[in-house]
Amino acid sequence: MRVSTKFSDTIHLLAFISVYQNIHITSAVIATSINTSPVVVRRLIGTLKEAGVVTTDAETHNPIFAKSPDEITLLDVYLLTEGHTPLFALDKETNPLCIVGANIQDVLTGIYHEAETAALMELDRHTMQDVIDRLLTADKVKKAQAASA
Amino acid sequence: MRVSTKFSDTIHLLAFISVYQNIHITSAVIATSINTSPVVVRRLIGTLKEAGVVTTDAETHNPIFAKSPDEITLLDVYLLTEGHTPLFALDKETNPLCIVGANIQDVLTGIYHEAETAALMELDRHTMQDVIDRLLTADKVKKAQAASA
DNA sequence: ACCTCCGTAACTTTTGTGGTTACAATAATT
DNA sequence: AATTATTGTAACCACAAAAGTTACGGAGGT
Repeated sequence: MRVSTKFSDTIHLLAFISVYQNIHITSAVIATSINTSPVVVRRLIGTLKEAGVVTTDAETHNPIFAKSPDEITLLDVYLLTEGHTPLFALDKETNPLCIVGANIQDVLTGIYHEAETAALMELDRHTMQDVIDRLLTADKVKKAQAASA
Repeated sequence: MRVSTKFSDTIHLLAFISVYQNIHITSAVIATSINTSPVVVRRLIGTLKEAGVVTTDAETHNPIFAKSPDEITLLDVYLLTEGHTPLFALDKETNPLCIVGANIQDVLTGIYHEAETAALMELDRHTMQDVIDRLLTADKVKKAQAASA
């Protein structure tokens, strides 16, 4: 399937509004960075505002964090954007008249839940602040390398 | 777009050929249990044979395990069926002229890899034998409940 | 008043799925 | 040997989820 990039794009968006706080941010500017359309960006921001993660700055009218980037984990973002889609998909139409078909869904539900939880716990270990710090460090490294080349 | 059920269906198929070893198994019979078409089942079996997980029994001509269900983990099955699709999708078209766009892919690649690995390690903890055991237990429980009702 | 931008809705495009049809090759059954 | 059943593939179709596009009323700043 076309894999959803909403999760990645939303993290990108949040990092962007943090890094570029000092400029005038419009949905079009963010869209250029993500390489998508302004409408898509507005939709993502809509979700974030609805969830109380982002608000509008009274002075600049830029979108800004409504709570500290330290307090927003990637799990929070994931649940907002793709939380409705399970990481591992069950086949829900199995034949109930067969030992396997009748019970496989319950068995897999349990195992999938363990695996999914393990992944989501990892996401919860990283905050938006971590992501922003890593971005800025990666940028410094890249610029230093370019200068010494 | 449709969510892939290849992973779940392949586990189902493997459990089926183990549980119903004593009957004549055709792709049509398996398809009835999974509630799909025989061609889809043949495709799944094709992948399993190619990977050396399944072979054809010389006498019954049923598909059978080529190695012990103890030695096949759900991770093995996952990698065969959906291993090419990352659990968390990057957006690969971000703008390289922006601090965020230029570095977000590297940052997220690292974090996603940690999360994905955590999930896959869980899958690796479960073998096909585990799944079969759980199915048979679930079936016994269900039948006992039905009898006492 | 004008311009910019947002929020939303409706529609289109794209593309990974599974399902379907078809058929030659192989094997089992008579 | 002839017949029937089944497999392994290929080609094609239908579906649905996601993103992109178009459009436009409304809010706010100049």
